[in-house]
Amino acid sequence: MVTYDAAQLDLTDDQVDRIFRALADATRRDIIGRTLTEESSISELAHRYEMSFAAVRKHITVLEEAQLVCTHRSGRERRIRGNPEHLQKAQALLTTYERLWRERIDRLDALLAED
Amino acid sequence: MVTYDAAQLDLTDDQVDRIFRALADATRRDIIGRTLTEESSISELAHRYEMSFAAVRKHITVLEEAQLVCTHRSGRERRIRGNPEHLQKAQALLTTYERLWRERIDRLDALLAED
DNA sequence: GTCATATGTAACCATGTGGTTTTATGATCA
DNA sequence: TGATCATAAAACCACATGGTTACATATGAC
Repeated sequence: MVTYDAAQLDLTDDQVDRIFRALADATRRDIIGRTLTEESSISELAHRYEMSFAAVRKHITVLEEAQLVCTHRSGRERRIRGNPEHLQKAQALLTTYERLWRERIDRLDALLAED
Repeated sequence: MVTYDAAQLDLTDDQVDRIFRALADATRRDIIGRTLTEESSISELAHRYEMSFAAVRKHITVLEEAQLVCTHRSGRERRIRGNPEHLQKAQALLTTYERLWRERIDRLDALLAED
């Protein structure tokens, strides 16, 4: 595929899939928001949500694979931190659509101007 | 949930889930791109992809439910058209994260300035 | 060393997803 | 009217997802 999307951003379709997939869950979006403003451990995060540690761990794995968060172990903890770069790539993708849309408007305007 | 997200955009978590979920598939992103620049029928779209009409129809249903495209019947066809408004909402959500991130930077800067 | 805490990981389960094929319905055109 | 084309909708399938519980392993505190 790679027609309207990732071309400009050196992201494969697969990577783009993973990014949007990861964003498609409220808990994961919340984790992104929190770790973007403040680094956090898994269990700190797990306390905030009504689900098991294991469930939160899985969400973090999904976010890691989408590169929307970075993690590193520090002692017995794993610290999680939001990764703004990859978020900006997602944003840039949506901007691509906006550009397409504007081009369409411009073409319609041009057509109208001809008459 | 609705903490870091939808609050500003009168979208429920569920709606946001649907939007990002719908964006998490290359075929669907391609359909958005095409129908944003040019209205199209389902079978016109189906010719472009190596999958059945039924599969494409399902993708369009997903996009409709996320309100990323609008559809209307015209004779025996169903015309599909990209919906830029909802795409912009998705974009606005990502902008929210950027704002959070910038606030964090500002806070860190402030801390450094204190010392 | 012992114990508590944080994490990792596996097995399991219900449900959702992305595809298929098949069959039915509806609209257009000759 | 009949043939054809666009769509709709259902049944089915393999696999992914989002959760669980249970158990193993690491690390820090004492």
